[in-house]
Amino acid sequence: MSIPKNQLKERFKKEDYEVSLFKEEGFTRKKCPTCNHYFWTLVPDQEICGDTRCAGGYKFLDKPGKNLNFDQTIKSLTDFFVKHGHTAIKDYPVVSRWRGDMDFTIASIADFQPWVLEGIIDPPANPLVVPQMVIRTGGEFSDIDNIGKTSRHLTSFVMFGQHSFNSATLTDGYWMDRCLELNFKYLKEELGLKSDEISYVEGIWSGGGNFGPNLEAMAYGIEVVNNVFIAYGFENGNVKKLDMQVIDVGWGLERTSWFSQGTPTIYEAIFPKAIEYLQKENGYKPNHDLLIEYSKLSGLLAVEEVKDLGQERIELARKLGMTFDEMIEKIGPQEAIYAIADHTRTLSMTIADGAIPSNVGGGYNLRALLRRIIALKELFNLQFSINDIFDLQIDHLSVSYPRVKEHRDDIHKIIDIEVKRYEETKNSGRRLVNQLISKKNEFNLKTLIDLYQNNGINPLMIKEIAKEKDIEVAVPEDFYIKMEKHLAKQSLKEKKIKAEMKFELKEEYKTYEQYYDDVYQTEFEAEVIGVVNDYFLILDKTIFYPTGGGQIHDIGIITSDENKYRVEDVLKKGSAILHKLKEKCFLKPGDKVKGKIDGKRRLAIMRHHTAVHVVNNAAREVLGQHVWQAGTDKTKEKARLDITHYTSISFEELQKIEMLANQIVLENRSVTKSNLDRDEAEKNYGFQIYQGGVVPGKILHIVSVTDWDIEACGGTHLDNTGDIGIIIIASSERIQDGVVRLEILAGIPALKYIQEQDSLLNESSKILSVEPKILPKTALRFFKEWKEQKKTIESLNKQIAELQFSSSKIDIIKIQGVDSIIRETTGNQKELLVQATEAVKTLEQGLCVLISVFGNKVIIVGAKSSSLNIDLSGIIKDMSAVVGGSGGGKGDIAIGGGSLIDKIPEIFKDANKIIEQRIERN
RNA sequence: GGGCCAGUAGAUCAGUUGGAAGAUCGCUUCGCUUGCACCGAAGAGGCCUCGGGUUCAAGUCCCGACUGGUCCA
Repeated sequence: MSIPKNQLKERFKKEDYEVSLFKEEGFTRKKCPTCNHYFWTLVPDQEICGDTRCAGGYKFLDKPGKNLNFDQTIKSLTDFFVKHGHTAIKDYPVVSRWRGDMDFTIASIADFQPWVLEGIIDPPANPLVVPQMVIRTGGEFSDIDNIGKTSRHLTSFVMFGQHSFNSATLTDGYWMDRCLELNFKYLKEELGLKSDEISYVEGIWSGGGNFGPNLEAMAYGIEVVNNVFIAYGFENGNVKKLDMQVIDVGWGLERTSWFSQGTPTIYEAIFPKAIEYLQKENGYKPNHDLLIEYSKLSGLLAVEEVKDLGQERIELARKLGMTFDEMIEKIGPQEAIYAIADHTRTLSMTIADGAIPSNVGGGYNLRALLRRIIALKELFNLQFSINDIFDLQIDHLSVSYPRVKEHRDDIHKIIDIEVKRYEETKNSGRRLVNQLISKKNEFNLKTLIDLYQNNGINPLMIKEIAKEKDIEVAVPEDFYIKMEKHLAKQSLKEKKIKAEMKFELKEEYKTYEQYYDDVYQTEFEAEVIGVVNDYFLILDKTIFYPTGGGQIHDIGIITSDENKYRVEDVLKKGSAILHKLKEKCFLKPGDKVKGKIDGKRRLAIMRHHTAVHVVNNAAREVLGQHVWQAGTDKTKEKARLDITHYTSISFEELQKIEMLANQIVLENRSVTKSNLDRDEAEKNYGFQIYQGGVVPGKILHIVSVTDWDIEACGGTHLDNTGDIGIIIIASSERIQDGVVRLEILAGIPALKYIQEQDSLLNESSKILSVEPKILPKTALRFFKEWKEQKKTIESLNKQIAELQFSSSKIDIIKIQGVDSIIRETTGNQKELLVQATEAVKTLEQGLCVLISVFGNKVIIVGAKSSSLNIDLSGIIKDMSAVVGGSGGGKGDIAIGGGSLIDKIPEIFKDANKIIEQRIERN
């Protein structure tokens, strides 16, 4: 549901924005003549709102204020808001595993979506602040290509979230008055602005189907921060006030820091060391005044409206009094340095939180970032060490985000592999382009698109490679646009319709999750509290586990005095657990029932589930700390565990993981299950507990394998690892770049698997009459012998053919004066060919037709002297027809055949006639 | 999540309408030469990724799997 902003705008009037601060301080409301927005100011004769373009650009450059660097800014904001009643919570990982709809955390409010905003669980504190690092690698506002050129855009930045939650039950928060009061106070006291330097611009914020008013704080030609008040949503097309009203102030931390320092661009303000390093390595120092001028102008670039900055930047160069090429020569390297610093920081942060560059999902954006680093390095011939620049950024980030440095080795390793992979892609691209050139292919649009789409070689690379060979390749200016059009024509997308059971529970039911009390319990008694849609039974408590957390539901039976129902599915809906029955349910609320689950099945599922936890950490131990769980599936028969890893797993690694996992089984470690407050759990164990995704609820069910693995997990688990019995990792498969799927078997299925493998060995050994131990050796010997014999047969066959047809015994008949050899022989198609050609060699001029039975089929092969001008192909075709087949050939050779073996004599009978006909026709 | 491309000798790749598996480099041996991609001759080296199907016949066409690459949301 989205309604155009200008329609929403009419809903908000002056009184909706006039907070107490404005009244108390005496702000007046004005309308900006350039952008038509209303704004509030303390300066009586202020005309314009103060937004960058209305103000004619940034006015704070070279005007240092409080000079807060990156870390100082975090501290300044945190201290201020904590002093004023906020709780500072730990930031969430930038890889948003708790949300299926996005790969990265893109805003501080995302930490609380969906459960907190939907009122399902309480926020960890209220009001609160969180220094949330967010990732913006795509989207219309931050094209990766523009990073470094606009002086203010970043692919990752800290959105310092200031949030207050208001609902019927959440009453500790505040609303607009207090928010603006604090905002004004911070800008004055901590950033050192004077009252009359600040103005507030009215606006409408909308997103995700919700909307509300917002007030942007402007000073010195820049929007310092936006105060957003999410208050409304839609219901059946009508606007309604949300049950949960949220203040969403995302302080752009880097921007605040930049503002306080007045450096030419945001980049110098936040990672000066990285920039200094890159400049020093290249002996490069841009002209400061030029940079300031450039930055002021680039602040006016209409990035939000124009996707392609090309034209805009040509104009920018003109304003700087130079040509575009001159500008690139003077400032290009600096833009590249900015971008490289930005990209390395983003990569460090995301990899530290468990992301891996890949060809799908968010991983692709990371790959694009890394490739851009390398491309920029080459384009401007920059000298620096990839390792060193990453180390600098890791150190820098680790001051406020210490977890980054713990992953230093992972980051280096993953980047290293990615760089090598890119080199390989470029090399193969180079080969391909050179090949096309030597074949004199022309580089039309389709070729360019194919090369880019299939081989990752962009048109610029093609152009460069071609240039080395003195060949000009014309690349259309709007290549990417043309490509999109080309692709749009091809793909008519089919959207999958997912069949989902959709019904709303009219009443609130609450089922007690008795399955946690004793996971080995298989029988229970309960009371009916509801029946929905005839087949869905709800009890006051149950030991039937509902599908969730990758664990499949239980099955079993539920009996009352009169009836017996089979439970075929169990699902959770809110706080109710629904038993889907196979039979129509006649139970009524208040009825007492007895339930019994399939205990063996449950035990098998639990073995697999606990095994997954054990293997998960074993994989981390063997492969590295970058390994995260990326999805699981646990059934009675087997378990699937998807883990993040940058390459496929070798057999040896797999065995190591398996061995380690089984050691944990043999040690019979206890598995403890406890309910912990979310805050406490996160504080004690970190976000590691969200391996399987963030679990909703204020209270988390924490499953801990002693000294091994701790996860928030809703599943049912064994009491100790010994009960798993045995773990087998049956296979591993790289389901996509960066994700490997392990198939895990535990308990009986594992034993069955071993027995099956054993049977295979046994069977194979029997065939070769050897012990299983020497099976590989024997197989190798047989394979070698087979190859040798194949060759021997080939050469022998040739000799036989020579011998056979060099002897005088061959019957040569003359048909229409043509020497012909027609006979039955043995051999396969290839062997016959050799024989036939050898036979023809014995004739001065003639033909030979050989017939053989091979593998239940008739093979007919013909050969002729090249000087003989007859339709051999036709002869073979006709002969083949006799045995119910067909044939043909080219040159002096023809092949055919059929399946009617008993018709062979007829071929001999008809041979003369067939050949005569073909000669005549010639 | 949705596409696209590729898999043939140790390496890089050809392989026409389905009809006898090739080139270059590398390797082995011999000759010439003893110096930085030298030249000449001969030779070895292939489960054409795997499994089905169509066909008289499949590296080639169809379906499926596996492996790798790549683009876009």
